[in-house]
Amino acid sequence: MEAIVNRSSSTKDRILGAAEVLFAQRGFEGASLRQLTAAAGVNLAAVNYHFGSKDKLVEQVFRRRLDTLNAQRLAALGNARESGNDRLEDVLDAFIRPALKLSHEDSGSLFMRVLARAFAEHDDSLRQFLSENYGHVMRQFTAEFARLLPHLSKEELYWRIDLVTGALTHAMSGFGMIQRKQDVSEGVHLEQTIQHLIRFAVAGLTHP
Amino acid sequence: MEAIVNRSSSTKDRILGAAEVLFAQRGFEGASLRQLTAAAGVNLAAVNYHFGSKDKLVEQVFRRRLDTLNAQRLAALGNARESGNDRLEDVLDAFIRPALKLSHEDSGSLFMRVLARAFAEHDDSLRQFLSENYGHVMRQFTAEFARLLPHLSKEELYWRIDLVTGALTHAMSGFGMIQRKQDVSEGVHLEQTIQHLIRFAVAGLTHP
DNA sequence: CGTATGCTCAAACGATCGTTTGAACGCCTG
DNA sequence: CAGGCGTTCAAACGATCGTTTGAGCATACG
Repeated sequence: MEAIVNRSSSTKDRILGAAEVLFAQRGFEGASLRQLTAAAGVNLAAVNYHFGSKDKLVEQVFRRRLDTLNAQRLAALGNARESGNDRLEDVLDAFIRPALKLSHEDSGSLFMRVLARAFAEHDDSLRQFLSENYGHVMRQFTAEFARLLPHLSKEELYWRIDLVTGALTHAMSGFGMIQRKQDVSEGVHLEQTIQHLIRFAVAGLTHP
Repeated sequence: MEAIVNRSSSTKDRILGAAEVLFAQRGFEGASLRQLTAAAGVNLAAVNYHFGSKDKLVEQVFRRRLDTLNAQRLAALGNARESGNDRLEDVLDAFIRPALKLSHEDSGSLFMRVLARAFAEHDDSLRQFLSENYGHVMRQFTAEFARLLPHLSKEELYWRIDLVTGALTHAMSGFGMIQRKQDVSEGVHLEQTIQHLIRFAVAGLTHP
């Protein structure tokens, strides 16, 4: 396998980059450390030296992206509340925009695939890791939705959030037929996509 | 590993049943033939004898459920068109009801997890198999949606179908927090869930 | 200069993977 | 009863997995 990452970056970063690509393509079990280290252009033993084990590497792949992603989400939610722009659209924007911006970066879309895989694989230790480290973000947004949709029962609200989450996960990981249009700039396309998802989510959350 | 299936059924059926369970729990690569045959209470070599290979077994696991599921979907769609009940709600009912009925059967919900995994794993041969064998169903429903939502551009329509599909896949595979209520009968719960999903899908597809 | 320290390397470890093999089994048919 | 056939069985195959090892290398510090 050919090296696919920048030779000038550090060994740790090259491993993380190659891991993100291969985990997205072949899954956590499907991507072997031999494929991974070959793609990163490092020695096989480097993963266990720098990360301890393959499982720890998986966690670091998530941490590298999710730490900043969820910090941005909470910051955007805080800004919305402070400035009084805390309609449903604004809360959804705070949730969706950071994720979509990431997925439009160089290899960010691959990470979204990795994240979708983590949903599909009901691996308990991985779910526990995600819940422990980032569960408070989802809880905070859920509380905000409950405040903005007071007429919905708790059960009804969970239903709708669950469906919206599924739609966003599915869309952002690029499963479907949606392709980026050729004749618009990156910034315009990103903004159009965000408005698309927000309008869809609003419709799903607010319908009678 | 303990046997988890009815000892009285045939070897082939016992393998298919155990495969569905283990593929849902551990994924296609994560479930080994040794775990699988042990759970089915059959010899290790039985899989290769009856199915040829592990990949062929995966295909048969899909076939056993999807053949009848998609036949029911097309039949329901045909009935709706004949009887004139072909509003958006009716088309969605034809699509959703057979899947939800399956997911409420004994081990049908496990199959829905398997199906969601197939979405997440971007395995080309598996996607090709599903597209070749069941792509015409999705195409027929898409055409029906296009007829009922003529004001939407093709791009817009695909967007919305994609989001709705993601929501349904996510919900039916039981990823989220949704649990069945204890105090209602099975039939009532099924009907409530169907109406839930249909209303959500209608809102997402028709919003301005 | 001598020697720690951090890192990389080839090689090997035991375990587990999907698959194949050839003998043994149960059962029906002639 | 004899023989063919479909099926099951324990055992082994080579390949690949994650991980460990110990030597070798470079750089920094006394």
